[in-house]
Amino acid sequence: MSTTTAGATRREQILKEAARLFAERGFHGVGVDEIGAAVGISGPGLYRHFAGKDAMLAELLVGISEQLLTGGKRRVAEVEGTPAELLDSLIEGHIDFALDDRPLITLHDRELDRLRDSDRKLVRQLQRQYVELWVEVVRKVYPSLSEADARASVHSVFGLLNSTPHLSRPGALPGRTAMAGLLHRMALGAFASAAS
Amino acid sequence: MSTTTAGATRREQILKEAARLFAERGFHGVGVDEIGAAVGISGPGLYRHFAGKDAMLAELLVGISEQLLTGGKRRVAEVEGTPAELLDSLIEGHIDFALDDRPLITLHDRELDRLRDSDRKLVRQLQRQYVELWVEVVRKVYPSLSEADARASVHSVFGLLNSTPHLSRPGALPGRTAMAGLLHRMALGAFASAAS
DNA sequence: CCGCTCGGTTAATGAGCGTTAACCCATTTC
DNA sequence: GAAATGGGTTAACGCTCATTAACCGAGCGG
Repeated sequence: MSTTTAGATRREQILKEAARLFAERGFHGVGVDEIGAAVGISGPGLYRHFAGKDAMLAELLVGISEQLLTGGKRRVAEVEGTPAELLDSLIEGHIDFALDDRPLITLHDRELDRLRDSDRKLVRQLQRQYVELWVEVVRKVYPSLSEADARASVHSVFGLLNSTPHLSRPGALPGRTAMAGLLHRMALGAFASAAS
Repeated sequence: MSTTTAGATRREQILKEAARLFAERGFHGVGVDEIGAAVGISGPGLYRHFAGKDAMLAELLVGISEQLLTGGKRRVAEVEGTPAELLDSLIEGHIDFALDDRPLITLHDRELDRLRDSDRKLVRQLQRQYVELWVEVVRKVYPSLSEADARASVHSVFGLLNSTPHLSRPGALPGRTAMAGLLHRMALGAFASAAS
């Protein structure tokens, strides 16, 4: 048994491919046979690793939400400096995630409703905590912002940062680091202008 | 026959409800019986008005893209003033659309791949024209922006403006006019910061 | 009043797909 | 070296669901 050995266990491999496929064609749009084929096994072999198709989606969405939240919490705890620097750090973390895990980011706000009630509630709660974490920081940087405006602006900046997956065109856009810089600047500018 | 009479023909009624349902649960997630039920007829009665489920989605997506593009073109043609004022007008138009037709905006970037090849190509082309229209205006306002950066920033601002549908919470956010103002300011700020 | 078309209805069809059953081989464990 | 177990396989089941068939009543033009 090599389950706990190292990097890419079969389970993780499946999750990765499932994420990609779900993001490309939607949860209902991709069959279990396709997911199997993507990892070299076929069809029902997946059931040795997951209880069902729903379970894969659930694990993906819960995983993303947890990763985002713990990453944010870590930054809040570790960054010592002005609130503005903390906000910088949050933005940077979110951009890294959006650029490196596009499929997951896409899933994150597209397929939430396909979850069982309990899972959906869990994911929603994690998402809400993540938003609130940002809201607090934003309000420290821009005290003039009302709570409602701060929350709305955070959602909007998420929309901005998460927009990268939609850019599928090959050459016509900046490279990874340039893109990260651009997104960072735009997010900061958006927050600054939100507090008119 | 009252097809060309006035406002809410049965066809339009169906399209409206279909848009809502597709946005809520995804194209594959909603059955044809549900759509029928939403307008008071049941199941296959829809086939007196549409060739099939796909045709409804196609008509919706093509309609949105056309509406956005022609609205943008109209503004470009009508607005006389500085490029900055034109950009203001484009932003305002897009915000109105995002706030008033949430389901359509959601569909617009979620369900594109479920279309027949020809329809998808058409929608993509319309979307591209709309983006290019913005890119030109943005570059006039901020000549320092490279074409690639301008395009990326336009996509990102679309992400920002289209983020409203995700805000389903009832009380915790600003009212319609306040929200419009906030989004407008943020979009402008984002563009300004994109041109560092 | 006949007949056509418009907009419905319910029942049947047929494909796709998630899931389960039954079976199998390789590797490890005692 | 037998037995258990992990990770596959293919075939079958059953349900959902888009689409089609067959039928029907209401207006309306002639």
